[in-house]
Amino acid sequence: MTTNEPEKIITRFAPSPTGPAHIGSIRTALFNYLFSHKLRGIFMLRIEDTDKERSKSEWEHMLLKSLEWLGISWDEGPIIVEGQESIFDSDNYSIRYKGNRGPYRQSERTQIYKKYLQKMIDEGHAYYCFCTKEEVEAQKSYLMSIGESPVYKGNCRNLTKEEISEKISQGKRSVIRFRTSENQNIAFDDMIKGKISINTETFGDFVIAKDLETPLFNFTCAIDDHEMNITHVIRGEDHVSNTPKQIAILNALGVKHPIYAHMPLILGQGKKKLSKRDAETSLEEYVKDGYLPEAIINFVAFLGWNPGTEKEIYSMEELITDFSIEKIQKSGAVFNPEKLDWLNGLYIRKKPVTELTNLCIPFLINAGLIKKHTELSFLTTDTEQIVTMNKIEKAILLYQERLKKLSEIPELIDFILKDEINYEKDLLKWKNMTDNEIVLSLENSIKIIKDIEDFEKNVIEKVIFEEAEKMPNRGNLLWPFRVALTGKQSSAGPAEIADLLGKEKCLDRLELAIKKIKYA
RNA sequence: GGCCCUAUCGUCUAACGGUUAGGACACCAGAUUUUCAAUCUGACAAUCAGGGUUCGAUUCCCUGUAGGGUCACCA
Repeated sequence: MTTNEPEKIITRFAPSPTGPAHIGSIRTALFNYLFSHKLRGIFMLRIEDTDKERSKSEWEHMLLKSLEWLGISWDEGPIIVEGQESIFDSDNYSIRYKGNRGPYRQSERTQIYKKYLQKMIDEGHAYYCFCTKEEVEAQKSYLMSIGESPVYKGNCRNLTKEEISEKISQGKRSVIRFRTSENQNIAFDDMIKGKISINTETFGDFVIAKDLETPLFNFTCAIDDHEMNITHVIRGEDHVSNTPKQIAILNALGVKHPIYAHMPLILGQGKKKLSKRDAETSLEEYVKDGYLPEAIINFVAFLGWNPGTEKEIYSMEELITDFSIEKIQKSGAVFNPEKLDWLNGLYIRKKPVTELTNLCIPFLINAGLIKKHTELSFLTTDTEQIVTMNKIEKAILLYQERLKKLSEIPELIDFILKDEINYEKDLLKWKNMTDNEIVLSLENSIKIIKDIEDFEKNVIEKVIFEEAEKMPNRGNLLWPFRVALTGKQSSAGPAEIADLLGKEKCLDRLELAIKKIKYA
C-alpha cells in the first residue's frame, strides 16, 4: 500500500502588466486565491511580461498594489519592499521575490525557455519558419474565404537541415513554430465546463517563439505551469482555445499537464464583453469612487459563483470556507453596478465610524474641505485638530447610512465644514408657504434657538419639535429651518445638524436665510 | 466563415426527473419621516423555440435560434 500524501495543490494568477487591474482579472485572481486557500495549497503570482512593447513596470506595481488593497495575498511571487505613498503610486519602490520557484517574471526566465525551445527543435517538435507575415496573412484570408479553419499551411514544416541553414545564412527572418500532430483530438476535462475536445487541425502549427530568446505566450505559459508545478490552472474562458496548444507542447515534452478550469467571462451591459480598455472596469476607478475592498470582493465572488444557499454577504474568510469550483456558473455574467452599490452601502453601514472617518478623510482633503494632516498640524493647535476630527466623525456618523460610495461624502457634509453656504432662495419654501410665512417661520426658529441654554441634540430636538407641532404642518417650521442650516434639499435631521453646527452658526445661517428672502 | 462554449424574472442566481419555479439587486406601492436615506411590509417579473425520451421535463437527447469566446511574429 502506498502512503503517498495527496499532492499539494498550486494555483497561479498570471497577469500581464499591460494595463490596470480590471474586474475580470481580479475575479481570476480571487478564484485562484480562494481555491488554493480552501485546499490549503499555494497561490502564486507570476508576471507574464514577455511582450516587451506593452509590459510596463508601473502596471506591474499597480497590479501588486491592487491585489494588496483587495486583501488577496500570494505565497510566492514578486512583492514590493518599499515605497507606498498612495495605493497607486508607482514611484520609489523595488521588488523582490518570495518563494523558491522563481524568478516569477517571465522576462527573467529567458534561459529556461531557451533550453526547452532548443530541445524541441532538436527533437523535431518545433521548426524554423521563414514565411513572411504577409504570406501567412494571405493564406489565412484565403482559407477563411473557402470556409476552412485558417491554419498555417506553409512548407517550412518540411525544410531540410541544409535548406534551413542556407536561409539563415542568407539572413532570412524566421520564427519558431510548433509541429502539431495532424488530425488528433486533444481532449481535457475542464473542472467548470466538463469535457472539451478540440482537433489539432483547427489550429495547426502555431508560432511559439520569435527566436530562441523571445518566446511567446503559449509556450512560456505551458513551460512555466510545468516548471512551477502548477496543479490547477483557473483562468478566463478566453483561454480555452489556448489550452489544447499548451497541452500539445507539454505532451511533446513528455510531461503531464495541469488540471484546467475555465471561467465564463464577465459581460458588460447588453451582454457585451467587458473590455480591458473600458475605464469603468478598471479597479482604480472603483477605488477613486470610494468602493470598499470588502464590497468588491463580495461582489466579484458572486459574479458567476454562488454557495448554493441563500447567504450572499460574505467576508473573505467565509468565502474561503464555502468556496467550491463546482458551483461556478457555465455562462457569462453581466456586471450589475446597482448591486455593487447596494453591497458597498451595506459594508459602509457596517463599518465602525472611526474607521469610516479615516477612509473618508482623503476624499475630504481632495475636495478641499479639510487640509492634509501635515498642514493641519502646522496651522492649528492639537486641540483644534481634535475638535475638527470630532466634528467630522460626528458628521460622518449622520451620513453613514445614506452613503453608497465614499466619494459622495464631501458634497453631503460640506455645509458643516464650510463657513459659507450657497443655495437658491426658493429652496426655503415648503409646499405653498408665502415669503412672509417663511420669514416668520425662520424668525420663530431664531427665537427658540436663542433660548436654548444647553445646545445639544436632544434638547434642540425636543424644543424644536414641540414648536413644530403647533404649526398646521410640522414642515412649515422644520423645512425652512433645515434648509437654512444646510442649504440642501435633503440632509440628515435638523436637530443633529444644529448640534454639529453650534448655536452661533445656526443663528447666522437663519439670519442669512431671512435676508435672502427679504432682499432677494 | 471554421472550431469551442452557453441559454431560468430587466440583472445575479436556486431548484436528486415530481416545488404554487425560491432568493437577491433594480423597479413599483404602502408604513415610517419636514427632506433624503436607512428600515419594515407588499406587488410586478423567468424556464429561447420546436421536436423527441418519460406516467411526468427547467432538468436528459436532437434540431433550430440567439449570445459569447477564439482563429497574432498579443497575453
